Amino acid sequence: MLDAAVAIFSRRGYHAAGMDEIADAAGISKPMLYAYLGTKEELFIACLHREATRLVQAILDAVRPEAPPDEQLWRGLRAFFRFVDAHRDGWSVLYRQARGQEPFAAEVAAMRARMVELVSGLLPRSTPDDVAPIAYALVGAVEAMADWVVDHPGEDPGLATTRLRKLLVLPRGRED
Amino acid sequence: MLDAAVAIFSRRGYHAAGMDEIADAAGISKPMLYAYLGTKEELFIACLHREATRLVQAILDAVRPEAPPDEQLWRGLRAFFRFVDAHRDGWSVLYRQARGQEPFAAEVAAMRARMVELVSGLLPRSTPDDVAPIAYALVGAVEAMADWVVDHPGEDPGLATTRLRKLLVLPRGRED
Amino acid sequence: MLDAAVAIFSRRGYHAAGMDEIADAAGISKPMLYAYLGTKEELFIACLHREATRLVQAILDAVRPEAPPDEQLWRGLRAFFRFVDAHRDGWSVLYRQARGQEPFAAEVAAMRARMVELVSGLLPRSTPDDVAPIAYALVGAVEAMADWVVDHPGEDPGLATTRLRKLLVLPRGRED
Amino acid sequence: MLDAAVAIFSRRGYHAAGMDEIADAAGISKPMLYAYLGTKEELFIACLHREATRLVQAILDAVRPEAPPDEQLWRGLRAFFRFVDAHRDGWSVLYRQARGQEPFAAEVAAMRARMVELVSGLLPRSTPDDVAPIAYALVGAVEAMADWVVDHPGEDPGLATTRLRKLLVLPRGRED
DNA sequence: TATGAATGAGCCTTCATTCAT
DNA sequence: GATGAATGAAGGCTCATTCAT
Repeated sequence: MLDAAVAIFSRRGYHAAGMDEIADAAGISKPMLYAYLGTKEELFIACLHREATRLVQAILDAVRPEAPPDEQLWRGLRAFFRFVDAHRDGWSVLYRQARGQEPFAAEVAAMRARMVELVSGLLPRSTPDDVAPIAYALVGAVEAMADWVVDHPGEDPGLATTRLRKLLVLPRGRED
Repeated sequence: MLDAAVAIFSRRGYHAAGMDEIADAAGISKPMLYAYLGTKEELFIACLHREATRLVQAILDAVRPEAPPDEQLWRGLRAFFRFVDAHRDGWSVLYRQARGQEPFAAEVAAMRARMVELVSGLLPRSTPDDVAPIAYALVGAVEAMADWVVDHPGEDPGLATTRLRKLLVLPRGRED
Repeated sequence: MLDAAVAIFSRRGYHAAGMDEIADAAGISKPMLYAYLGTKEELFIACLHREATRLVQAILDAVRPEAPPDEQLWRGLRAFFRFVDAHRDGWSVLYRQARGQEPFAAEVAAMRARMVELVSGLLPRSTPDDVAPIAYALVGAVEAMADWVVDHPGEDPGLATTRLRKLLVLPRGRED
Repeated sequence: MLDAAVAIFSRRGYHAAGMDEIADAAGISKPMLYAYLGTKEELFIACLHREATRLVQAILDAVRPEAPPDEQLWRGLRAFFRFVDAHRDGWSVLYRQARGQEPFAAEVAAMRARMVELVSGLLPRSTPDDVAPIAYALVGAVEAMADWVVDHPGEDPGLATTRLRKLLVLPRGRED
């Protein structure tokens, strides 16, 4: 049921999507949509929330806390790209949407904060005061790569990790 | 006239912004708005277009084609962040908005393509077939850093470049 | 079961009251409500009917047909005000509601007709052709006084009768 | 434009009346209705307000402050019934409607308060502490008579005054 | 030419009402 | 026999868009 909503939202955008459309796609009637998931805004947030949770969970499942930090990082990224590759609609598009729309920025920011925090812990500690913005930029690179994955279906999502590895200094240049 | 539109769009978001509002802010009447800039969608695209053009131009002006590639890159980035810092409304917010909204993705993609192309020419040529996605990810990191700049006014935008330098392998790892 | 309906209707008004709400308050499920009392409109009419019947009955019980007409009248009024005082929800509010709403005006009119008829028989017979409208106005005064009683709980409802006696010529001016 | 609204509201009741219907009847389009008169609730209140103001004005115009109190009263009543007779839709029905509907009770109460006050000043001062409820009941009788007038078109509205005179002790039984 | 005034079209939301269990 | 779950239908409201002045 959320699946249908995610599909429609991702295909048409938040505002262009109509509740009629979503209800139809979900195979239920509009009043049910409202009964189960509340207002359109709440529905969108629910979508966002589910996708974000799943994504974060997929990453957490992949990261081995006992491994060395950089391996954790690459494992996490691999999981990330794999997930995005498997949830085109779900993640990337919702994410792209929610980023700008005011009522949803908060939700996205929260999720990104979780990821930045996760990443921050894995970055070399050479420059403590810079960690936040640097991690932020790293997440940006990762997201862009995710967009690339989404826009190039059929390609092995594992490549994304390899390519990032080429771009980023972290794995080789550890200085901590 | 576009200035007013940009200001309103960035403050309220594409859908929340009303043509009344924009016409008022521009000091003209709605029919004129339509006469000069067409539909709301076209108006937004016009805004996007102008901001994108200005940004790219600012970068091109800063890059010295005769300088070594990596210096070109860092000069371009400095210009980029300086521009974004000076055009908060114009760039970041419009950009954040347009990214997801279907009718505008094309325009954003076009601009990003220009930047990717620009960057691609400056990246080390070690892996020709990977250049596009890697440049794409780099642009993503840059955009994220731009967001960070926009969200932290008062900070020196020059820091953004320094920080990116710390993140990216490019300056040191040149292998071409 | 009607009690719940009356309570809800009086508290929230006919349209604001939902069948869900009423069913909940009655401790049964909506389909039962429909099975027993039919449509919402019919339900409201049923409420109206019961309250009207009870009120008229209370009056009839109080009036002693063998007493002189004006004593009958005052006894009836006393009973009326006492009843209204004891059935705030039931009478006044339903009545106030039903008066304007088109589908219910008939029911209210019917009840009022019964009261007018009752009163007509007790009025001095000086002007036979005028009896109906005069009785009608008298009933109006009585109803207004009833509203006053309802809006001033805690006051002795007996006062209402005294006050009406001051307003109306009837007890003194009998000419039949 | 308010005329159309009054007509529709009186014919169909507040809730049954649709804005489409009213706009059609007014010969304009719905957005204009909203532009000029705001929300449906506000529209209804505007109707109420206008009718109430007109009615009170008609009464004030008829009352001669220099005349003796009881003559003032009868003059006011005559004007009242004449007005109601000429504004069937406008007054009686709106009044009947607004009385019960919660958001409008205030408006009606305000108008009635004005009338009660007006009447109170004209009642014999024999029982000062009772004046309010008694005046209230008197207004009720007057309103009922107004209903009768509305429900019997073609009859001379002057009769209403005569009949009230028969009912009420005031004109003859003055004791102040 | 520039605008005040007007509208068609559509969206979100809510209930009274009824099946299938 | 009783209900949880489902819906058709409609209503208020807004906004991009355009005539008539």
